[in-house]
Amino acid sequence: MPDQLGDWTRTHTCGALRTDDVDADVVLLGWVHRVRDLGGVTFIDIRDRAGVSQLVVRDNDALLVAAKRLRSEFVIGVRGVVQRRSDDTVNFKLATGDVEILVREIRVLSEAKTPPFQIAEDGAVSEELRLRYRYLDLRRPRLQHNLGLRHRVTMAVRRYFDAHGFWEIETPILAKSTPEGARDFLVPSRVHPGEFYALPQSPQIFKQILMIAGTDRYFQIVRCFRDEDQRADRQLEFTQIDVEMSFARPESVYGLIEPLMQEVFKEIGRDVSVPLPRISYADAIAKYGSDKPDLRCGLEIVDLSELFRDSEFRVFKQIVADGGVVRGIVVPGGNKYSRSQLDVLVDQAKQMGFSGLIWVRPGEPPLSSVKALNADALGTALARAQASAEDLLLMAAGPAEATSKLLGQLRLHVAKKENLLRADEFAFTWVTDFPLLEYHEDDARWYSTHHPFTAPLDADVDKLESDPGAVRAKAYDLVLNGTELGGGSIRIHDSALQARIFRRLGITDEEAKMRFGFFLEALEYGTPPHGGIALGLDRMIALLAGESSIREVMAFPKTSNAVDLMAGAPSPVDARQLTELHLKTQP
RNA sequence: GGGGUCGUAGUUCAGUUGGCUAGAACGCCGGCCUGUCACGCCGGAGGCCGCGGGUUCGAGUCCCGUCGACCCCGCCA
Repeated sequence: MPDQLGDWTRTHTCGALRTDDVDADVVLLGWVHRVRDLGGVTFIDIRDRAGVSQLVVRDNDALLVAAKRLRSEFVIGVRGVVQRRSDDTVNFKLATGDVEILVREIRVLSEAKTPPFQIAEDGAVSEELRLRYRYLDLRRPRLQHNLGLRHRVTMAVRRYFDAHGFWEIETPILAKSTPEGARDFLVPSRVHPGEFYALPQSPQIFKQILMIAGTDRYFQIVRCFRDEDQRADRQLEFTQIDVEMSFARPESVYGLIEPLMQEVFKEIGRDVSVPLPRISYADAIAKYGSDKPDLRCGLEIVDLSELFRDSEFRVFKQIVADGGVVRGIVVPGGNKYSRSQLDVLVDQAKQMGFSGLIWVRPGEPPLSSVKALNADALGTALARAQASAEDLLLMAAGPAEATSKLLGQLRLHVAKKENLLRADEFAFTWVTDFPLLEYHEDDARWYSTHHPFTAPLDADVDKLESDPGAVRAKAYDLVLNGTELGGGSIRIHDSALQARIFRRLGITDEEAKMRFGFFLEALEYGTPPHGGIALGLDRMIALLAGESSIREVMAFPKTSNAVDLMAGAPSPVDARQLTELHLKTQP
């Protein structure tokens, strides 16, 4: 039978006491962190969210007996007197280490089973077990820190938008399914047999309607749902900082978000210098082989096609003649790689999808397999790539975008291997001018790169019908260390242009009316030009916390198999519930 | 849907070419100890080697299947 709290009120948290509090009568409430029983004296570390304090039990047989009962993770209350520690017993590792509490009374408020893993240490524990006992894992320093950081960042974001005239407005969780984009989570309607709500993939249409509604500046820290396979940086449900503003140009959004990043990074004591760099999508692909380039390392991709247009090396020559490219990256100091290391690298490249990877070490005769690459050609290539004698040149050939993307993967592989990506460095960039549309071979139609409400660049509108692939969008991503932190665009505010885009996407007028009719109608009632952005809060916190998975910054994440190991979701439901919802499951 | 890594005391791991009566550390339980703070010392308990088949005189170890966690590709307007 546990003791009751009675009339005790917590006077201090377990992280609060300092030398100023010496001689104070205090009541601390918290978890037993560790017990050190020395026989005639027992030390108990008591822990709460705020920290750890040392309790001393001595010169009191009844209390020493009571202390013997204590086990890790019991919840206790103690009343006692704060005393200064002698100089030789101060603990510099604790914020409260100058003092300790001489215990007068202990109350065991709650006993605890021996936990399946140690709470007092951040030691390695399988993630499966951590997720099953999430409430225990959340007690540990790592997640306590991450949740605290997340709270502080969230508050900083709210302060920032409030100060800039943005209203936080909630949008429906029970929304309408829009077949474009990610798979929807559906919620059956009890009242309307056979009909479904969808959980929002993002509040995109709602926030645009808020602009039409004259709200002018909106933000929301909002849960979004996408029924797709999980990754380290993707969960079924995740949180966006969703932003929309009227009368916005891309510059307005950059000018709003850059100082926000400064505010946010202040929370971990880091300066962000603005304006942030910008790179066009086309340049990002060409130079880094990615639309989310990691700019913490150079390793730029260089184009060597022209060198091989007339070379004697038939393979490259042919590829260039057919409109392909020869491109490469220089690995600084890579000349030190042994032959077997290079073989491994070539192997790994092939696993990435390279049909071939040619390496050139300065000062070395051409490989037998590429004998046709004479020393002259190699020298020119090395010079063009600005490779020094210590470096290594890696070359591949093929279609432009595919070759760059492969080299982009290889670039990251090499950068990790060479330790060029410092975890404490933060390299932001805007990626701009995304293509508005992309062609999908499998069903032979155009899809929106971003979403169908994205405005094309004014200069490219005329190409919508004649050369859709060349139309660039007023769309931008914010990229940090190779992670897409967020993306946004200026939206179409003209219903005629919006209809034209739908037509381009192969969506008939009837379909458009069925799916987005309310929105198209809204556009016709006086729509301000508007645009915005959505930032992935989980990814941002993970980067701030130095975590490689967003699960480490979410209180209750799901496994990569979409299961909540603690709560046991998803789970079967009563037949009655199904009947009520007019649902039948397949056997 | 595909590829990969992993699965052995409560936990983290070790366990040669198949020979195991399955080990270590931490944790847990008991004892001793009046200044510890990852307390120390002594003693003890604790294992369906994920699960199911197979090969073998013999399987933690080899093979097949299956389940689970994680990473990647596809997917994520």
